[in-house]
Amino acid sequence: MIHSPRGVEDLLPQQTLQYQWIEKEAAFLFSLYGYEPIRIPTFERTELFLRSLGKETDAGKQMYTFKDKKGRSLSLRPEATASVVRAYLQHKLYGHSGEWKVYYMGPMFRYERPQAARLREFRQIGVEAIGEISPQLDVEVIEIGAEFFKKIGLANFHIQLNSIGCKRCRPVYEDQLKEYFKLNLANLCSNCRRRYQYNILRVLDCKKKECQPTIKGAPVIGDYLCEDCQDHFKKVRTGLKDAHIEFSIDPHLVRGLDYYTRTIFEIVSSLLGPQATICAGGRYDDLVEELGGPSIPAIGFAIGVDRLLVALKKEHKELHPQYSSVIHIATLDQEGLTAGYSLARILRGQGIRTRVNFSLKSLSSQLKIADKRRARWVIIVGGKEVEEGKFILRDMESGHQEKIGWDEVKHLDRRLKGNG
RNA sequence: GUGAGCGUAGCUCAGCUGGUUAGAGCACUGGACUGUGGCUCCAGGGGUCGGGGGUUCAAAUCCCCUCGCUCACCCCA
Repeated sequence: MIHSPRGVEDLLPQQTLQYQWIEKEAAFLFSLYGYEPIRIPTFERTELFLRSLGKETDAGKQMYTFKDKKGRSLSLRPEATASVVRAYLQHKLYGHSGEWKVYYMGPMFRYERPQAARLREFRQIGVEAIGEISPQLDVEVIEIGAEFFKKIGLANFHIQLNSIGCKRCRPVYEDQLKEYFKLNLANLCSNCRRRYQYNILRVLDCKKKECQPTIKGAPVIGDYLCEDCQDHFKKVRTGLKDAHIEFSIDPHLVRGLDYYTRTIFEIVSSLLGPQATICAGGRYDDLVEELGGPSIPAIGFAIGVDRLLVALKKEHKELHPQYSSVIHIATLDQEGLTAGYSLARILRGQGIRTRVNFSLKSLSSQLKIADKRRARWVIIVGGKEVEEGKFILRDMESGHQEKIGWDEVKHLDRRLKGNG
């Protein structure tokens, strides 16, 4: 037997219905804020991701990269932001006035060792807003995230916020950090000593106990933000307060990718353990320019749908109601099957979910099947009923049954309304 | 990339100090009920014990390799 590749899974009908439900809610909510749907390619030139993610990270190593027949290097998308920006530039959308707001949903790919709530193919839903610097937009984006989780019914989530400055003030802070940690290098774990070399900010994010005292004493980014960044951050905070959105400032919240600036935020579920982040986002005011476009600010976030569903299950949330056919047609012989199928057509024409039993098994077992599939009604059709032109309609809840003719079948939707 | 635990029926698992035909519960199929579900009872089907190699008179059980799953580290978009 051929098994699916590692870290890649099938979403069986019950699960797929859950994803569809989440996607539908997201699309509706995002549209209320003026975001429009976009679909971007599943793979891109590898260079696009390498340039956007930053060379210092080992993100490149965690991509599914392959050569096409002409020898070009392509990669399955590990995230969507780079593609959205690329599309924005490719279609020269900056020529239009006003910001460009889009949302996307779909699978992403990362070559990592799978573990709890982390797969090689996983699904994200995200928004990107390109072309506006106003802090009020930051508020809007964060608000959308919070509203979404609320709407989905997630009880246990928390917003963490920070500003990591811009290309003018962040280097100053990083220098200060380097100087500080240089003196305390011996007190850091081996990992942090490594991180010290290639991504100093991530040291702040370390969870090891041994590092905590040193991290606590480290300079805080807030003290080094330039005037513009400080002002921006302040407006975001007051905007969130005005909107009654709860959040906490985490001065140690950082990003592994190079392209983030100023506002960054995460939404975490405390029930998830090591993979607690269900939404991550922030500003990326320099990325458009870095990818070869004009200097245009932007912001966005991505939600990890698989993780969200895990969190919902941990909260014992009742997920999307299970689909089942409303009417099950039990057919007792060949005449019954032929007639039963015609009945099904009429019912489906009325928008009633109908399933016909093809197997001609005993009525007893067909009822059993109908019961298992949670059909509310069963129509029983055999040669006798065909001859008579009347069929048995059985209510599976009460056990009550009656005979109905073709005319009644044609209007069955009215009878079942609010009853099935 | 590193480390740990686990692979026995469709599912959850027992059996594992080597010893006849490898078990249970649930699920499935059929019957009691010859054309009426859920409950009950009865019967039945279903397993290369993940795969390969080794030790042995004898391996699900012990050893090695391999594949897979799970979790943690790493990384985190």
